[in-house]
Amino acid sequence: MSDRPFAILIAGPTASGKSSLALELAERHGGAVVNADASQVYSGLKVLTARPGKGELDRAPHYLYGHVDPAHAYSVAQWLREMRSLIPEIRDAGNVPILTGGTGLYFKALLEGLSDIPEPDPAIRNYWRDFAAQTPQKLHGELARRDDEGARKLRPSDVQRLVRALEVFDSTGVPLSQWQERRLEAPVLQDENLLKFIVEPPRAVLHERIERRFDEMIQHGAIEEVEALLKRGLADNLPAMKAIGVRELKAYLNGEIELPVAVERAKTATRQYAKRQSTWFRNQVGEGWKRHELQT
RNA sequence: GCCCAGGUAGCUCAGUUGGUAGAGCAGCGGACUGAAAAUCCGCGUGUCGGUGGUUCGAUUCCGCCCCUGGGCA
Repeated sequence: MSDRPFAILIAGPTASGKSSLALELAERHGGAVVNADASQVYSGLKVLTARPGKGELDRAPHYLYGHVDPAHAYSVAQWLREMRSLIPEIRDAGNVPILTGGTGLYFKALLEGLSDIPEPDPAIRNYWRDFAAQTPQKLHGELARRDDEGARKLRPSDVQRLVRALEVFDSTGVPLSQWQERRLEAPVLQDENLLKFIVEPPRAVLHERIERRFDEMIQHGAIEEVEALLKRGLADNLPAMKAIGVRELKAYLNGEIELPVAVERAKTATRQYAKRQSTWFRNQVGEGWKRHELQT
């Protein structure tokens, strides 16, 4: 047990089989599974985000799954803050943290740190979101007037990043591009003895698994899950409401499309998402990751 | 069996008055600092059903055949 790792990281596209590897390693090393997936934090999305079920929860301790209300917009900063205290906590209890998930940005922030940027003023944030909803084509000009250098790094069509840059500038008086040049926060994990795995089946296999898994989600209550979310009247632009499957099943429940169409669209969106994840893990994830071949 | 319509990219279809073809979707590649399951960018991947004929040249015109849908028997 002398080579027991400080922590284990498991990344990979959705439906790749990360969770089963995590459980296997948890049982072998005495580990606790920690969620590193942006959507799996939401309480209202158990089926649609393929959160671990009772069988899995019984095999090892799990953290940060379904602990956030869908009305709240979670963020990478919040996740990092939780990790900063949770990792020592798990280690103090004698367990190896096994961070498992598909959100590349979370792993990057964990290992490289995040700029220490103040939270934007909510009123300013709302102002720019409304502005973006009304006249998105004017965002780039507005940013260029305030932060020409920052504006040049963003495309006029990238509404989400333009809004972020504008709300930070108007809240702090400092361009986002300048905030990002200062990397004040230390990474949560840096030189520790880490085991880093990327799990990625061949694309065709992944597509089959995605197909099968979404059918199972429908059988296990995905539609009811979306119905429950809709009853709460949550805003469409909340992260939980933008999860794959929610949009599509909502359109079905509203009578806009037939169920088979909704299912097909959700599968397509999942495949496209998995491809984006693969691109990230191929090019952005940093050094020292091992490919882990799964036996199915 | 006869008549009509249609067979062009993985799918749905456009088009070429004869000079080997292009849209949408899918797919593939890429970017990524607090919404990241988000947001954004790039790329046609093709025996134009088959086979003969006419032609310098046929996916396009003509014959025959095959397949699909509809109609008549």
